[in-house]
Amino acid sequence: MIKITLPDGSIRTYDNSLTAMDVAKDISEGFARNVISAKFNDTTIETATLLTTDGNLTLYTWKNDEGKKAFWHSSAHVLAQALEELYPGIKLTIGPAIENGFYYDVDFGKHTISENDLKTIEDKMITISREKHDFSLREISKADALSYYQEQNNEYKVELIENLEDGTISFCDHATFTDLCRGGHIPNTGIIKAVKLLSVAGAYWRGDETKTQLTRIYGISFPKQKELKEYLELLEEAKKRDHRKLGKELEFFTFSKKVGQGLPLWLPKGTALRHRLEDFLKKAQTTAGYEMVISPHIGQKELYVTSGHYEKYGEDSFQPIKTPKMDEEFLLKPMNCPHHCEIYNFKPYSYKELPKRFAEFGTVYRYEQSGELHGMTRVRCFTQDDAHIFCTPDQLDSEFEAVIDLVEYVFTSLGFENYSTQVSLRDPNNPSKYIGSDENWEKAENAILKAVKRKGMDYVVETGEAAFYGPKLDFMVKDALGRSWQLGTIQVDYNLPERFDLTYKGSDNELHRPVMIHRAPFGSMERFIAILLEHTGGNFPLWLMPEQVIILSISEKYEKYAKNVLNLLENHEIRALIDNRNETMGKKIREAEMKKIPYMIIVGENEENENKISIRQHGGEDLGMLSIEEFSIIIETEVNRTLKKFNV
RNA sequence: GCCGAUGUAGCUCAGCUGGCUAGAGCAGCUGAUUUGUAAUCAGCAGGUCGUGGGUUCGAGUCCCUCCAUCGGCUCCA
Repeated sequence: MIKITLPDGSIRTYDNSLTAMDVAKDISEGFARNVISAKFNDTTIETATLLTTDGNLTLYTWKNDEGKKAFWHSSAHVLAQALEELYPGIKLTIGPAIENGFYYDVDFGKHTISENDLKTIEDKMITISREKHDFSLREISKADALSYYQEQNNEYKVELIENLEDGTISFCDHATFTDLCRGGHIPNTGIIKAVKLLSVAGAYWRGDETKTQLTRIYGISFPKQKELKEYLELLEEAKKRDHRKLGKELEFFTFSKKVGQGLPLWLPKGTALRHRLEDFLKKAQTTAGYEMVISPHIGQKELYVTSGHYEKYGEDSFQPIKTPKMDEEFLLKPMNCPHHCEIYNFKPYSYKELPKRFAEFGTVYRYEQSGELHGMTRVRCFTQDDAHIFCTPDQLDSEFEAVIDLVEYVFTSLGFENYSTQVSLRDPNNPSKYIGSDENWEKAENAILKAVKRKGMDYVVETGEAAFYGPKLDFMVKDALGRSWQLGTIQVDYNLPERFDLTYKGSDNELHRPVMIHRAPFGSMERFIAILLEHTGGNFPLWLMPEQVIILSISEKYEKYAKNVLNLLENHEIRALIDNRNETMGKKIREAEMKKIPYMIIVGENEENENKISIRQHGGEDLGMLSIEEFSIIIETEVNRTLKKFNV
């Protein structure tokens, strides 16, 4: 007799052992048809796994994340089988499910796979799926598993198995295909009705640049053809929000081969938007007690030797600038912190004067590898909304929390609600990546963990993601295609104050070392605006729009009245422009719509006679005829709705 | 940097297996039209087909180099 407890707390008892699928059928035949995966006592199992003891059983369908995972993981097996059949002699490595779909990394040997081959592979996968092969998991001894793959000369699987413990190893079979696998499959291949292989890419074995580069094939699959179609349409929609496309269309920024790759050129409209964002932050920072500073774009090599940047990144950076004077070398600044440390060093401080908060929209230059450049989200020249807070150890906690408040204010003002926070700690196994003593690192890491806990924040911890001088709290936002980007960052640093010998006089009349907080709520203007573009699709909050209103005159006869309206709007601090071209109203509206201007004002005979304006909102809504005063209240209300004041 | 793909007018794209002076729409210019809520009409102009080499009687089309871009990997101060 065994007792199975279901997630709703209900208990079912059975006389004999039975499979997860049997339990599903016992609940309802209809439900069982949709069950594709299961978990028993927190272990993922197959639906065909025999349950022999009492325990908690959760059954999953396609609608659950766990179900999708099993579905895509199983699809990866089908992909592998298709590849083996089409390209005999290849070596399979790993093929997991990912957030959207799955991939398989394969050593194709002498074969070269390109995107043109994907269709053939897809067709093969569909054939295999239609044959409805059952997935069946079996345990295998380490020795047998090793000899199986040694016979195939598959050093990758051998390496994987060598790192597994005997007794925990299993193979999964379906049709004639066998793969090393820890389990978590759907019942059979027939459930996979729709497959799309999305791309082929290079990927290093075990993510290590020094190891063999394998070919990775990405794909996605669905239980219904319709769902695949919808997914592909979603991808198309997302591409329309790509900041590279919108940035070009809205004339925000561009790149030039002549200027150099990764070096953005800001066009007038993009610059206007950026300045507005900068002013927004400056205002909040003034409230929060920051002082603006300015530092040069280059610094002597010695400066970066002191900071440790030269040692860690000098080789891979833009190479030093030489001067006529021998032995003199300058570097383009990769960060603002060394300069700000020297600003702090300008004069001695009493503990009573701390914290000092130095802020600068500081442009930095980093020689990113060419293959990593990506629109405005990854460039070689960018401007950080940087600031460094120098405080006493006692002030660290409250200063850190104040910065969290500022970052949250920035994010909510711009409509980012779905950001995630990540605590980035150092990798203890790779100490050469970092500078500073263990003791300082521990202090800094604890300070961050304490702050996020006290703030009750939802966060994940990532080891090995810290900056070389200190741990970070990062604010991550996804782009249109679901790729995660780090925007805001707050970092605690005990190391640079030591390297620059920063001090303050304490109440005990002794010199003490301040603690430093690095922070950038936007992260960088380039990346922030790129992600903002993708989130809003170019429809920014009204307060941020470079052009809020466009006045469309019915014909050239109303030019004078249009200019009148423009002047009145300017008196209300509304940013407007006039379209007085000899074009039809339909065309003017179409173009204003494509430029995503929030409000269109139409002026013609009726408006001039009544001294009013007709308003059309972006998207098509007609607000009718209003007076300028009535309209300006609408604008003001909308601006105030999204742009709140920052309160300390 | 590595793997794969792409590169034709300011923009979006045609140009089949190599074969006459490389096409279209939009944008631009000129003219007509003076217009009421997502493209008025006509004409004109605009390209050493990313770069440099090669194969060929002949290259936008085939091959190689380099550059840039895209999807990943690695990296990310």
